[in-house]
Amino acid sequence: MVTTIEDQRLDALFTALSDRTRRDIVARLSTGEATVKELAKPYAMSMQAVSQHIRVLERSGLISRGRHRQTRPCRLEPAALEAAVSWIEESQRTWSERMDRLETHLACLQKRENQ
Amino acid sequence: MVTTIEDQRLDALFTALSDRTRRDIVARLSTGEATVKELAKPYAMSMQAVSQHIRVLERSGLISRGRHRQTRPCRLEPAALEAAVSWIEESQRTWSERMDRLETHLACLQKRENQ
DNA sequence: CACTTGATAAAGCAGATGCTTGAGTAGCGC
DNA sequence: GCGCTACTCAAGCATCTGCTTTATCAAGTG
Repeated sequence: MVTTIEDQRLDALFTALSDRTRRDIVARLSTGEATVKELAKPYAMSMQAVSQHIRVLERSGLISRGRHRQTRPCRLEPAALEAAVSWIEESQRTWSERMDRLETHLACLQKRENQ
Repeated sequence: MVTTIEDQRLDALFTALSDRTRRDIVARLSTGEATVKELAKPYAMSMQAVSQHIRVLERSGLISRGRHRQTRPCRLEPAALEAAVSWIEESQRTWSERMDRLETHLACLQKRENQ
C-alpha cells in the first residue's frame, strides 16, 4: 500500500471534518467570511483553541485566510469539499454497479428457472 | 452548543473515513463482502489491528456483519455514506446560495451605475 | 510613547488512537 | 475428545489530539 498525495489530502480532509466544532465552523463560514474572534464567540473554549481548529481546517484546504487590519478573515474553499464527495461517490458508484450486476445475474437465473 | 445524535453520528462517520486503511477497506467492500482475514491480507499490520479498524467502521454504521461458519463477513452499508454526503452538500448549498445573492447584488449595483 | 485588540507560539496535560503481543473463544474436521 | 481456523479481548505503549495557560507579536488608538 503506497501512500499518495491524494491519500494525505483525504486524511486531512476527513480528519478536519471529524470534529464537531470544526464542522460547525465550516457551516458558519458557508454563510460568509468571519474573523477568528467572531468564530470563537459561540464557544465556551478559548480563542486559542478555536485558532488551532482553524489551522487544522486551513491545512486541510477547507478554508483560506486573508489579512485585513489586525484580523485574519477566514473564508470557505468549497472546492476542497468536492474531493471528499468525490471519494464517497466513487465507493457508492462501485457498490451500485455491483448491485446492478447482481440483479442482472439474479434476473438471468430467474429466467432460466422459468424455462 | 448542544450535541445531538446527528453530531455523534457525523463524528463517528468522518472519524472512520479519516484513516487511510479504513477508507481502503470501505473501497474494498464496495466491490463485495469479505471476511476479516481477507481484508487483513493486503496489509503489513496484524489481523487484530484490522479487526479494530473494522470495529470502528461498524460503530460508525458504515459496515455491518453477519456470521457464516467461523467467519464474520463484513458488508458495506452505503446508506451511511449518504449522511456524510448530505452534510457536505448542505454546506455547499448554503455557500452557493450566498454566491447567488452576491451576484444578484453586484448585478443590481452594476445596473444602478449604468443608469 | 504606552495601551488595547486580534491573533499566533509554545509548553504542558489528560485522554484518544493505532498499533503490538499474548491469551481466550466459537465453530468446524478428525 | 484434540487441534485447527477465524476471530475477539485485553494490556501495554508510543504518538496524536484537543484543550489549557502564559507569553509574544503586529496593527491600530489614545
